[in-house]
Amino acid sequence: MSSIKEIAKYVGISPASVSIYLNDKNSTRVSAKTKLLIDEAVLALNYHKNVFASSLATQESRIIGIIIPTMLPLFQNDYTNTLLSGIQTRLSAFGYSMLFFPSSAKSSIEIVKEQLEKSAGCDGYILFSTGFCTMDQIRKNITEIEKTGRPFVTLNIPSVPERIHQVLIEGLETASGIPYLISKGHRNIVLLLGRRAGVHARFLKNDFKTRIAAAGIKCDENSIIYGEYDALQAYSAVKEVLETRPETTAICSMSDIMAAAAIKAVQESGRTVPDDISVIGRNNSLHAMLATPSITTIDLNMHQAGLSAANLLLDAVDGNTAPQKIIISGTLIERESVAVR
Amino acid sequence: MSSIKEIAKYVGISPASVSIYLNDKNSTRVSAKTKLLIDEAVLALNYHKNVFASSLATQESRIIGIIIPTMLPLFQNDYTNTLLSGIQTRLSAFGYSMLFFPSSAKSSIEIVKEQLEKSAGCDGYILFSTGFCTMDQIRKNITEIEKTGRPFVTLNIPSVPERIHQVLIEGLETASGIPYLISKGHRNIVLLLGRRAGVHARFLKNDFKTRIAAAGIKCDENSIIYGEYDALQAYSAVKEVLETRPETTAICSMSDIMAAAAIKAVQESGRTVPDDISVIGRNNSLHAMLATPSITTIDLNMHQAGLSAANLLLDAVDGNTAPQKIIISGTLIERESVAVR
DNA sequence: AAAAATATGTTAACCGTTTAATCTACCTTT
DNA sequence: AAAGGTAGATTAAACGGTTAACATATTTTT
Repeated sequence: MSSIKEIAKYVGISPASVSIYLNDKNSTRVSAKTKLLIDEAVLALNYHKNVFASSLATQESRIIGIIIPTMLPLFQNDYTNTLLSGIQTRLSAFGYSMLFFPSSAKSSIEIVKEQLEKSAGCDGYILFSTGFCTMDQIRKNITEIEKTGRPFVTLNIPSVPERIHQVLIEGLETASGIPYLISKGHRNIVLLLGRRAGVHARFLKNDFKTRIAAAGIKCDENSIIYGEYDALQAYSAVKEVLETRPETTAICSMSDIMAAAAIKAVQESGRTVPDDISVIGRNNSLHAMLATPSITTIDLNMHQAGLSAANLLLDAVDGNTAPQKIIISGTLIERESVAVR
Repeated sequence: MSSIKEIAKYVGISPASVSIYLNDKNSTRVSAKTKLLIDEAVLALNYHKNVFASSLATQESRIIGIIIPTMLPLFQNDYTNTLLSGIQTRLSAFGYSMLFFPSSAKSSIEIVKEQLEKSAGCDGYILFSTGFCTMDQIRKNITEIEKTGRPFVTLNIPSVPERIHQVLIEGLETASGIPYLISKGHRNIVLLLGRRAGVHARFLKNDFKTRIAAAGIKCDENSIIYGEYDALQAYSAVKEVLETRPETTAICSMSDIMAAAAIKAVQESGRTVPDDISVIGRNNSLHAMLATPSITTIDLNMHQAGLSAANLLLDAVDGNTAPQKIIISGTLIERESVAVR
């Protein structure tokens, strides 16, 4: 826990010289002899630079704040983890750290406010969307984050003003297996959504209805069920719908985990996937690959989205203020869980 | 981006008063009227506290540095994510942020060094073990982190000096399904390990050999295979071993993902799980629950380990210097992937 | 009415690092 | 030998927030 001053005293020079050398080993403003002495002192005194003091002085921290408005524990969600992984890969490559803030608040707006309160000093932010945010809350969150005056990027948040740097999964609101299932001849599809309140739920529901109607299929409200992006809850929901709607031929799930749970439920009801019931997932996570049968799914390319978000933010931090919107497309991965009707 | 000084000027008082009020809303050193004025100014000027300046002044940051010596992208590994989730839950509850550092280095020691260089100022650290660290490297990493003079906790690192705060999974080095498989009558077991070089690999191998020998079974080197904790690589390794050792009756995998991949491989070779070949996993991740058949596994209680690590560290940050060693036990979860022989 | 207590503020130093502005000694050039 | 460069250092003022010590006005106590 030594400081630059102690190094300076140890060597017998001014703190300025130490700082100059440590920040630029090739500086011509420090003699070769002094450089050696500083190196020695650094080792002898266990010197580690205090990032915070440094950030304060330079007005840049090389730290990016990650804002995830959820009350759930972090690092438990496949989507989010994949995004984070992409973000971290890129940020790390450019020498940036990632900071995750605590929060005890109970609503998405409160969480964002609380987190931002502790965050001034970060070079930029990445704002996630979660199934807990309504469109209205998201707007407020964005206002809040804009007030910091720091650059930021929104991730997968639909209908955000064009002036804001953003990364979107192409039609995330509507990227589902519905068109694919219809094209395979399915007429009796159940839509397995995540959270009722999520920003995307409404879009997905409307899209579902529109497409179903366009295909000349009647749609009843019972064909939309919710699994909270959770295996157990999805399992129960599917078990139930299999009883109430035995005519169902396909389940379109909004996550692979829920799709895997759906397959379990179908199999336990004595039916087979895909012969009796087809199942399609989303995200192309490991679950889709490893399930039996393996799951046909839509790869949302979340890792790429994370990379792009980090790129965008780094650009913005470098002063590039022109708003950019990056759109990542999904890719259909055909496997074994969907049969033709 | 306003500062406390601007708030002070706006209200017409000294910065000290602003700071005092903002840090203690109930302070008696600021009048009710002034409090209101400050609140107003904070809103009007979009004030957000600069954590770094604050950390510098108070000599505590409420930030915990997370050190993960790996070259792989973060947030892609089931074990690590579960641990992180536990850590985050507890840290967040106590108002602590988590900081992840970048690194471009190519060895575990270099990574740790690089990360610590940017980290002075954190209140404490949690040091992970990864399959990339040899025991020797870990020792050096610990020396390095001890030099910071800050409290830290090691997670799942075997054979660490007693003086160091640590959380261990009980016999992580040996917590495998081997005893269970033997007790179920299996005599021809294949051990599916992760990384060759990992700290735990040697322990697991020795433990395997000892137990096999104790059970009076002959052991050949070919019965140990490696899957790099990766689905695809585990799949190939299992495919191969099924051909070279057709007498195999059970596969003991060190992760659920590799177990799920093993099941795929077994099924595709025309055999069934568990009737022809039993498979046991480790970690009790979602994969184990959702696989068909569902996978018997050992729950390592990683989430609890994360919680405990955070607790331990927070204690240490509070000045509790008595070294503690917390040991978390694994729990066997019996499901459908193991049959009696 | 004087003394003591309380309420409300302010001052100024400090946290560790950076950096523009200077300074000094020595070396080149002409 | 004067003028100009350069190498190698230093000084001192930030950065934004905190806090011990001090100050003043107002109220309460005796």
